[in-house]
Amino acid sequence: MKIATWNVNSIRTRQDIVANWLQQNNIDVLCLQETKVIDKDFPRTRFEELGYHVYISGQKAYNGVAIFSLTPLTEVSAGFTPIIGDHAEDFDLQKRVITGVVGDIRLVNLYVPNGGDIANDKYKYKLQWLKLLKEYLKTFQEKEEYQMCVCGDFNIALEDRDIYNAQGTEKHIMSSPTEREALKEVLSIGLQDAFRKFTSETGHFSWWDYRAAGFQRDRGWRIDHHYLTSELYQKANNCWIDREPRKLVKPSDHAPVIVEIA
Amino acid sequence: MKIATWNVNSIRTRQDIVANWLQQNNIDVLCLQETKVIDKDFPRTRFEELGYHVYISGQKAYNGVAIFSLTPLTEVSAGFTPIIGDHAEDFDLQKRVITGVVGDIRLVNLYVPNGGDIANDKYKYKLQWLKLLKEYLKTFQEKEEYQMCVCGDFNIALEDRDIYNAQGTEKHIMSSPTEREALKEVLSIGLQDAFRKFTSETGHFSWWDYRAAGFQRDRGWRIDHHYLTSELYQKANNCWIDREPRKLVKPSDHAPVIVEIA
DNA sequence: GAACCCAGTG
DNA sequence: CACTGGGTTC
Repeated sequence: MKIATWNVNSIRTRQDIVANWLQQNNIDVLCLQETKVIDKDFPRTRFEELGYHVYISGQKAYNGVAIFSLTPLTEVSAGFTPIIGDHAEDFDLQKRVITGVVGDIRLVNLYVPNGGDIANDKYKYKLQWLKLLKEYLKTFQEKEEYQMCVCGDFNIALEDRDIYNAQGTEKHIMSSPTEREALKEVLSIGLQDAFRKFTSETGHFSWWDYRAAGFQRDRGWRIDHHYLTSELYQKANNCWIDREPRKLVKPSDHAPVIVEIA
Repeated sequence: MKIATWNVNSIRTRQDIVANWLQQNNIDVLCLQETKVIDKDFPRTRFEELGYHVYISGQKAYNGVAIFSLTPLTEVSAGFTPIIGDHAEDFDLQKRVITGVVGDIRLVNLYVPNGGDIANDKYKYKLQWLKLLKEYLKTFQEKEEYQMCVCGDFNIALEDRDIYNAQGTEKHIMSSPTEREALKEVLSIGLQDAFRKFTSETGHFSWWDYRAAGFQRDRGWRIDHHYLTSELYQKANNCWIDREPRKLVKPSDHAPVIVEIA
């Protein structure tokens, strides 16, 4: 079973690229971020025609997440609130979380806030959001028996080997110590990085800035992840980044990442 | 000698279409309107590489005119003011006029104001502008011996046969009686419509609205013209509209019009 | 319907 | 650099 995650930076702009990619790769589940569209305008039939069940939680212009799955999902919900209650309401104004169950896997698809820069109010928002995320995931663990696959665009490179150049990481958004700690705190509930089960060296990235020819010069960051609970981590066969769609004309700035489960 | 006029609705968006068209047609002079770009950002080298001398008068976002010529132009100027003086200054804030001399022809390239609708202040502006245009053209006639070719997007269909459907022309911008009279007043200095020397019937248009499938249904207007002084009018061999570029993807809403002079 | 600008986000 | 939406023009 192949579960992919891909920040598409607008599903309407990228629908040809995504549809072609799905037809060329045997993907069971695709988790999308930054769909940037309200639900009524999501090009859902385009993907249903390819055999996928489509689950979406979008808003206008920003954020937005979706899951495409060949088999129907159960226990689908969007946002923190349905799981942890009303104190998360403010954070659900931005559509960044969608979840459902496939087989014995609780799939959680995330678009973690970027944070702007570390002197920004948005950075505080990111840290608070990660706190809620931990509460959210723990709630699932307490009330369910499913293994978990928590994937998406985390906007965090956990280690220096996840960045093309480790200079200045301390002050840089996506690599500063406080956000790295906040993410480790989330992972402490028992989640492991599927990609690092198979590949230890640097030079593997999932995002390259549009600016300054970032992709051509391979100035990338690995910020899109699959974090798995232990049983699922054991079953993972492979995990890789597909750079091909990043080479096309008008690409997303992110490449899809795929994990294969036995 | 072939002189073409073409409202390209942004030269930056249309540069491939225009360059290909120039390579496939032996055009000596091309008059462009709605270039929509300030002079420093005009893609001038693209057309110089095709052998053209490039003369431009542009502004940001709106209007803008240009002339491409295989032979250099002389006595080039932009706007009314250099010819008729400071009282036209306000009208030169919008870049709608450029002129130069090729051989024995004074070429005048115009982008006449659209006017919005007939109850609009912009309609008054259009009428005042046409008054200045007459003064401008007469000034050339008084101080020069050149024949004149006055061409461009006039935003006026002079007769009902120039419109796909003559219903409601009286109240419609581009065909209302007052603006038609204002244009006839300009032509009264001795200018004749090159296109009508060769073609009398209706069904020949140079502009089709992007909306409501205007081109597919051939709901067009003939608003792009070459007006010639009598000697030049005698020498005109042919005048036609090339609809081909209007069929391409992402076309201008106007088609080029070409006059051939013996 | 399709250009443009501008502001906001990444 | 590239997305979105909102305003404006034709």
